[in-house]
Parts: sequence; structure tokens; C-alpha cells
Amino acid sequence: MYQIGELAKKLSVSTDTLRYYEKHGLLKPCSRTDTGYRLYNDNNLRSLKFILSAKKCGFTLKDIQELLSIQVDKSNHSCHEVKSFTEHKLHQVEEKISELTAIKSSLEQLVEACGGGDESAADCTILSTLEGNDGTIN
Amino acid sequence: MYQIGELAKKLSVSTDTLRYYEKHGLLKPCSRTDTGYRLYNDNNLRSLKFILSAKKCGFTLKDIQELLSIQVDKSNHSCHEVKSFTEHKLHQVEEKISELTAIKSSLEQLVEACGGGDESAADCTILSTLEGNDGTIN
DNA sequence: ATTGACCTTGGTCTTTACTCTAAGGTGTAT
DNA sequence: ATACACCTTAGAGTAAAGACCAAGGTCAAT
Repeated sequence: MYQIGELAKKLSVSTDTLRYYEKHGLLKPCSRTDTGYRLYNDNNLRSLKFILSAKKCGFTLKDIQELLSIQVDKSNHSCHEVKSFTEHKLHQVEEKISELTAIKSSLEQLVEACGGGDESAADCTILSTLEGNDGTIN
Repeated sequence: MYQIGELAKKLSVSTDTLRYYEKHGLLKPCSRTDTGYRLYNDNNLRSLKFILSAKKCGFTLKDIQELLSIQVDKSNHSCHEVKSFTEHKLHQVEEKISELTAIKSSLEQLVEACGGGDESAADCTILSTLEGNDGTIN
């Protein structure tokens, strides 16, 4: 059994974070002391590891709530369901990447076209492109 | 001279957005009518275009504030300054992309390893990976 | 004179995932 | 007994970029 501070240290999160997870239905301590201190067991530890790995994989806390509700009642959910969920997430991530990639290439164009010398910015191609005096972007 | 609604329609933003930009020092209408209506001129129109192109390029509004302060006083800033600023932004975007790419490959691993059949999720490899019963990720 | 479209301000709400603060109780060591 | 680290709660604050709402003023046309 761990107190909140021990569990927090074990997996390098803050106690605030653990209380936040509890409040949002992600991780409920298995019991409390007479004086109200939260107590966590090894199941709680495993759940927290689950939450942290899922976060690393790009799931939001809301996603993780859903995953946990499937996980605690695995037999009433299909493998297919979990896979679809994951694929959906993958698509979201891919979309964000392609948005950012478009942004990246705009920025690269700006950087490449710019001499970047010590002269005044009056003729800076980056500024003039953004001003729209030039059709390069848009 | 445009009223706020006309300018908004011209560049497809909301009037709320224009008031927001004003409040945050990005776009000040050149004047007001006697009755307090905001009035914008063609310079304002150009500024707004600048803001919107910069946004498209991935600059935040805070970045854009800085770019605008350079732009209105070009002669006292160097081209080099603008280019560095842009390069810095580019690096940030690249970093985000690589984070997301790492996440993407984690998700791909999960998806690939999972059969995704209609059977119960009890043996779903996605769940067991997240539970850490398996060293694939982490 | 009244509709309807436009404008004003000031304010709250949204999303995500915490972080921090205040005011106080608990546990242990000296 | 008192210092110190730990814990509790409720509630507010943060970033980003607006969206939305209420109560009311304005303007043009009918």
C-alpha cells in the first residue's frame, strides 16, 4: 500500500496529477486511512502505468477513460472495438502531422527565400511575402 | 472605410475575432464613427491579411505581434532578425512533427500487432501492451 | 413608427491537462 | 512540544484563440 506521495514518486508524476486523475474517474485509490489519506495498491500502480503508456501513445485522458472502461470489462468488448478505436486515433495523429507538414513547408519557403543579412528589414522577403506583395504563399 | 462586419466578411473571419485582435494589440481600427462604430481602412485590411497569412504559416498570435512590431518599423530591424525568428519557428514545428511521428509509430505498432477480430478483448494485444505485460512499447 | 440588420460593451464559456494556493489536519522524530 | 514533512479539501489560475450571450444603441427602409 502506498500513500499518494509514494505512488507519485514511483512513476514520476505529481500528487496533484493523481488527485486530478481520481476526480476525472481515471484512478481511484483502493481505500483511505481512518484519517482520510489515500491508499493505493499494486492494481492501482498497474492502472497508472496503463494510463501513462496510453498517454505516451497519444491518447487523451478522455480516450483513456474509454480504454479503461473497456479494459476493466474486457470480456464484454471485442478486440475489433479496441483496434478500431486505436486506428481512429492513428488517423487523427496522421492528420495533425500533415497539417504541420504543410506549415513546415511554408516556413521553409520563407526561410529559403530570405537572404537574412544584416541589412534593414525593409526589403525582407519574409515580411513582403506575408504582406502579400508576392504570390508565393496563398 | 469598412465597418467591422464588412471587413470580417471580406476575409472570412468573425467580428468577434476582429475585436479579439484589437484587444490583443494586433489590429487597431483607424478610427471610430461618432457613435462608436469601428472603422477600418485599406491599411487595416493589409494588416489583417498579414496576420492571416502568418497564422497559416504556423505563427501564433503572440509571434505575430512580434512580427508586426518589426514590420511597422522595418528600418530599425534587420532581415537577419526576421529570418532567425522564422527559423526558430520552423524548428518548433519540426519538433512537434517528430513527437507526433513517434506517437504515430507507437500507434502503428499497436494496430499491426492486433488481430482485431470479433472475439473478446480479453486477449487483445493492444490492451495487454498498454498494461505492460509485454515489452514492445516503453 | 417599427422592423431587421448591424453595432457596442462587458462578461462568461470552451478545451486539455494540469498547477497552485489557502487553510488546516496528521505523523514522526527529537 | 515543536519542527517538519506529509496529507486533506475547495477553489482559482494557466495557455490559446476565440465563441457566445445579454442588454442595449444605431441605421436604413418601409
